[in-house]
Amino acid sequence: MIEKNICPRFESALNLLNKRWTGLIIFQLLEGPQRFSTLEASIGISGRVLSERLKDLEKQEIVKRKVYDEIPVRIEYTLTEKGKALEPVLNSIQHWAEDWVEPPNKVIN
Amino acid sequence: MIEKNICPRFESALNLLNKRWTGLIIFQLLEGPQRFSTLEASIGISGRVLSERLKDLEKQEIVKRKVYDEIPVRIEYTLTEKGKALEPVLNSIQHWAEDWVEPPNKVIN
DNA sequence: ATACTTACTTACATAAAGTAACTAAATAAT
DNA sequence: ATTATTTAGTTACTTTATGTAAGTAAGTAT
Repeated sequence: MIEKNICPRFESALNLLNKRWTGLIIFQLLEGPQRFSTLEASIGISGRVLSERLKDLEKQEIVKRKVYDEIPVRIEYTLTEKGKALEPVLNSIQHWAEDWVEPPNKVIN
Repeated sequence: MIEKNICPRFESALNLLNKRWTGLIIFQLLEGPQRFSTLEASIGISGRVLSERLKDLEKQEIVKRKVYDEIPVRIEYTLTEKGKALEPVLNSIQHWAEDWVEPPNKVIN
């Protein structure tokens, strides 16, 4: 009989990226701190789900929520070290996409 | 006004991985061809969704379905070149997981 | 004849995501 | 002064995705 033999840490990492939007949120935040509404508009996610995801990412210590006590208050989301460490992952996805997505428009060599 | 400025190829690559199970299916297939029931058991996915995902991955030319005309017939799923090219992506996720998931059990240096 | 395996599919239930409207505090426009 | 707009969300409701369980067709094993 065959059973699960997948490393649970790897699985949990995959579960992160396989939630819709998470990859894009991290990708955007790699470019620097962003506000809620900027993220919402730039990745085309609904406020409802963005709010949900950010809370989730905060809980996992991938994203940090910073409140700037200005008037009006400004809230910015940034990546933690753990979050920034995902850059190579996103880069490798980007690299694969360049090589393999939409090959009809790509001339090889 | 802020608008979407994300590379559509990158987005489509992310959409691949952010469907539940896709990452695990590819990860398993990186170890070699597998049959339906083996995949089902080893990653703990339901037949319904596995069937759906495999069709999807076939359409995207990431997975190939091979029918061996034995008695009884044997069907194996393998990765195409495009699929195998995802290995570095899965590796980078694994690497990140080793460094950052469950740090309580990891002593740094 | 009955039970089991493989590679699925179908029907139905639950969970996740999308949509739209709403809130509260502040600012800007009429 | 009243109305509109922005920000950072929340709430209620709908649609889509996933899970669960049972069924199927062809073959094997007992």
